[in-house]
Amino acid sequence: MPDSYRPDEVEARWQARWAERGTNQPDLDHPARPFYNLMMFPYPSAEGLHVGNMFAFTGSDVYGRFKRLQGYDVFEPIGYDAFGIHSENYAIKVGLHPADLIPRNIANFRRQLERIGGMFDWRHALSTTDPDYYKWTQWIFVQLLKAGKAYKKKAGVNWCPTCKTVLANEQVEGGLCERCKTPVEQRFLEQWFFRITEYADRLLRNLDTLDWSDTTRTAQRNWLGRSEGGELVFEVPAIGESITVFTTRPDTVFGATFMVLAPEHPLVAKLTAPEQRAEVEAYVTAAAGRDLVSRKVGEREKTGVFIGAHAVNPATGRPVPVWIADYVLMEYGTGAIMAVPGHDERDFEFATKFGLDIVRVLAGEGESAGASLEHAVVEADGFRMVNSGRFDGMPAEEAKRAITEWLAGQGRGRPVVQFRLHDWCISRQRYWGPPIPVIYCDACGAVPVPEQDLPVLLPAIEDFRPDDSGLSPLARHEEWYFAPCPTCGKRGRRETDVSDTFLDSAWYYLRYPSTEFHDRPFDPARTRTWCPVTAYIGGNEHAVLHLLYSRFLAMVLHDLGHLDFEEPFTRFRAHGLIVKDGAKMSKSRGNVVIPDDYIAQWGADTFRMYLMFLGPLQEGGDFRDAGINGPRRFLDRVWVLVREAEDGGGEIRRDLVTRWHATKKKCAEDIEGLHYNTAIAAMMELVNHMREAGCRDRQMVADLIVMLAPFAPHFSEECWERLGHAGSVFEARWPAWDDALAVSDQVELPVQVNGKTRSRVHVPRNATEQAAVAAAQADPAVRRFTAGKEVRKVIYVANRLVNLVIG
RNA sequence: GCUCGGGUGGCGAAACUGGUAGACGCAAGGGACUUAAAAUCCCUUGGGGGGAAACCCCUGUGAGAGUUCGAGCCUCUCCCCGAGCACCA
Repeated sequence: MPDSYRPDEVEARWQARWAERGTNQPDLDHPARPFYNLMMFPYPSAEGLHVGNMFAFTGSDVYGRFKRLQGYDVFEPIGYDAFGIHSENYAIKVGLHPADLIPRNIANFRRQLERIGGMFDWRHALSTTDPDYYKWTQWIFVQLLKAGKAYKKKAGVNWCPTCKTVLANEQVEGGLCERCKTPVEQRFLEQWFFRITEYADRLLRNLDTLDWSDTTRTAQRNWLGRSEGGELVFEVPAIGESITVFTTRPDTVFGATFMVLAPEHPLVAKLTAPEQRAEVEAYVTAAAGRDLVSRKVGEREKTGVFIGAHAVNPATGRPVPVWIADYVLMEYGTGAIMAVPGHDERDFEFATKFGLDIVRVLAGEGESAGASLEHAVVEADGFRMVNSGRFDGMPAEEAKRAITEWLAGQGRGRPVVQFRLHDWCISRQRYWGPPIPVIYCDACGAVPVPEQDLPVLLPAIEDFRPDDSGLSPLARHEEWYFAPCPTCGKRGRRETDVSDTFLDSAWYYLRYPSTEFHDRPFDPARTRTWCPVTAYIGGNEHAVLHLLYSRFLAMVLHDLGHLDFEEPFTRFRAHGLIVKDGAKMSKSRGNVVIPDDYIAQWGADTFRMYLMFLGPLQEGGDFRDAGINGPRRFLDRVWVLVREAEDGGGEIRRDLVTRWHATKKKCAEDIEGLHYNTAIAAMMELVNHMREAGCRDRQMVADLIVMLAPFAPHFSEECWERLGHAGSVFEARWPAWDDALAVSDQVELPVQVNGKTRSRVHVPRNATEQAAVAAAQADPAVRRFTAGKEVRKVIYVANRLVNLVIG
């Protein structure tokens, strides 16, 4: 009977055994060494998991299995991020109800996730659409509302006319809806916000303490956008008002020759002179009609209108004209700027177009105060003050503080730190999400739904399509819409908006360990045992929003006494993106590769190894199936090796012992650093050498199987059993290595002459310089180059090289 | 424009703190086995040149300069690709 490796049989057998034996179910209450291995949960699309998802999940799963082999109790849960516009739009497109569609997709996802052999604890699977889950999403909203961290305000918001909903600023990409690419418009709606800006400083500071990829931390830092500067006050004596501006360049205040307000600035109406009113109002109306976004993108031609008022520059005492222009944004700083055309590109452009004064107040080395400006000079470093009264000659960097202090002394300024971050708008005028648990009462105002009445169930309605009203479809259902006020019992109206999907995913890691508790969102003991998450792996596309919102929520829950930590993810690594033909996989591009056929043909283990062997996990790459037979051939060879090891034997040469120990060490280090491709390569090398040496040592083969187990779990289980072990290979421990045996006692030393390698000599490890150089100089190939020449210098790096410098 | 990555054989990629560039794998070519093919096994494979051969020489990590005994790696200038941000004062 031919004994060949049949992945379909092996994989089916072990998946059944894992389920039967509860192999992947750690003791959640009394783990000896808990390790929470988290991967970002997927949105269950209709197409199923594509190879990009498989790459990410396998990458995380390999790490979890490795930690388990190191003796940790690894909890590796999975779930579905199934609420949201994604699902709803798709349901509308195919004419189905999301409540019907989503369970189907989830079933398909689960089938795929089981097939790939993830070490998931299925007892704790969750979906954000489950009332037992979103009950607690609503509970979190209530906690924030009670704590004053949630508030409602009417705000100019981004409105997507196709999705018919509000988008967070973060969900607008280059003026287009990130989902459907429609140009975004501006609308004024009442929206719920979370006060994430109150935490900006803490979100920034804590970044330094986290074991995260630098790229991710940098992205968050940039998103938070901290800048130091000052608020300066410009009086408008004619009407007894003042305009406060934020600037990062107080050093240039002497060059502020005009001011610009955002068209929405509250002082515009009051400051506008009668003769300018018609023109100003026309401009304001036009700006309001244009969305927030086309103001930020597209043509950058500056527009603006003089409003007929003058303010006083607090530094020079001179009057400066006040303009409005849409390049000044109400949402950042104070919505007003002092314009310094000499030292700001935008102001320079504006001044040039409208013929406003341009004054130089900074001069570089050797530049005169009167030198004309061809363009704005925006640097400060290395520049000194000119045309700035008593500050002339002072370095600009120093003047930033000096001028702020000087103006502060007159009550006309103060140092200020600004963040780019805005409060988090969580309202969505859509159907497929958790209803925001608030009831409006004419007498009592906005009242949170009492906790014992949660969840506010999302009603099953057929007409869930959004319309242009700006109201959620739920508002059309009176039987749901009207509800008694929890405080006074009179008829009230429910909040009809649902919450942002990012709120669902901002706390899911807290729910996993506690899914069986129905009376609390997360059990305190379980949470203490398992949280914060030990290792988190996910996509860079969530490096900013999802991670930032999760961190914010953890901080709030910590401050409210619900958590004893404030950073949810101790270690985070971003995996790379798998692209196809250079483009991200997406249905619209038609380049989505579904892994099912590959798995059917090659087996899950081969496919896993292939994905992990493509390149470093953190880099991703272009998917092409060429080369998948490489890992398969490797597994076939190991299969044979295991069979032959039953007969045992073969001499273990000393060089093989070295390689054996070196491989155990290298694989452990590489896997820890997520360099899976080189870990696999090291195992391949070991196998090549064993075959070459005719070695079939049982212990060596057994060690190899354990090292292979994170990558090819079913295969390794089968081999482990064939080697005579009763239990799961995951009950084994990562094979120990001996550092002394992991290095050979002889080393090959390259010998260079004038930096060019001319020969190699073999010397004992850690040979003395004298011995190594003697060996090098005795080498005939070296002598050809050194003969008759004087060796002027000798470089010797132990176990590395000898370099002879000759004259 | 700004901020991060990245550019190494035909291809995916290795290369520790500056120390033998191309490990490992794919593909390709040659050979063994076979009636034949697949599979498997063995050999060759950055480019150029020399030698009967073991081997040897030159050259080579996007381009150019620099530091160094020595640079894929460090410094400067430039080009290209990818991602994110984008009138943020």
